[in-house]
Amino acid sequence: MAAMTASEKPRPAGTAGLRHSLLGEDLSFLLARANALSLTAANSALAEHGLKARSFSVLALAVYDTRPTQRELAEFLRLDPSQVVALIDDLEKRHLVERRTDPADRRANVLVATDAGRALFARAQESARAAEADLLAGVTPEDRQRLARILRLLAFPD
Amino acid sequence: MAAMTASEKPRPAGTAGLRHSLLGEDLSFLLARANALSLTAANSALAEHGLKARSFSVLALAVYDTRPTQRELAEFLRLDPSQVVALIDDLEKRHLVERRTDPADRRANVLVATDAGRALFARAQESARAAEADLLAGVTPEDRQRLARILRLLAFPD
DNA sequence: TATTGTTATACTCTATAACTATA
DNA sequence: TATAGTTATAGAGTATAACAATA
Repeated sequence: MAAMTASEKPRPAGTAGLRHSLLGEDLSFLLARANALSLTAANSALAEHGLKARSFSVLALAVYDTRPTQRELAEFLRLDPSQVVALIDDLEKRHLVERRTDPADRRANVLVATDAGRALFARAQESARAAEADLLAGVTPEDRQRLARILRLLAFPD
Repeated sequence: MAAMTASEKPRPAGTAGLRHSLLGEDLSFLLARANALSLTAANSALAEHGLKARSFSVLALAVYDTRPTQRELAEFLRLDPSQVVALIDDLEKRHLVERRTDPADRRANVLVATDAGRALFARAQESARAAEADLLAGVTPEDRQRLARILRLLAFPD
């Protein structure tokens, strides 16, 4: 450890100082960092079920009764349609979901969950909920509701 | 368009139905979708300055006076130290930042912005602000403050 | 002609391990 | 012995264009 001379201004140690920098006030950055932490926690919680946030989301939409087409999944999850193919391929190989051709438009595949898919989803959802609860430990119930409401405005701006 | 028989339940068209599914209520998903939109908007706004959200963040922290080490940058931005190397390499080649070896610890590099870096940052920040304002168009000033406060709890949970 | 799903491909991003110089 | 930065590399994620089947 070198001695500090008068000409060397002391540097604030650690990342605590950065938190009060320009970026620490920036909404986009806070959003990105909060999301990164949330995603990491979710992926690690879902790993024991052989899922990630992506495949969990697809499974969730299959379990729900709207029977989305792959195109709708892609738009909703903000993925390219070609990525949805790979995600569904994996889930279908594991017999968690099935592709059914939409009788109203035979070009389109409608996604439905199998019983095994519903069962796995129920278990995975518990893990995801626990991880989310952990992430939200420092946030009051009122603030959680506020956060959800405001994020919905950002996520669906129409 | 095939005629619909009685046995075929009508499928809600479009993604509007998905919004009220299990996922549409999920905070992690809303966070991910809001962040995806924010990131896309930021990257496209910063492109004219030759920056992306990542390099803009690094530049912002260099401009700010805390003179962070690369290690601190990596931790704060949740990047691997090896990724920070590449980001700084690019900015340094463009003479926007400089690496200075920390006199207190000659292993560490401290990042400082050049005058050109500060000038570019000021311009880029304007573009970023405009993009963020656009994203937040539907959110009241009170809700923006609430959002920032709550996101800070999630982003820095200590 | 336009759209859905698919395939192929390239590009970026991310994660890991090893190396060097300093501590 | 441990840490900061660097390099190399492989894996995951992303974006784009072209194709077959259907509208």
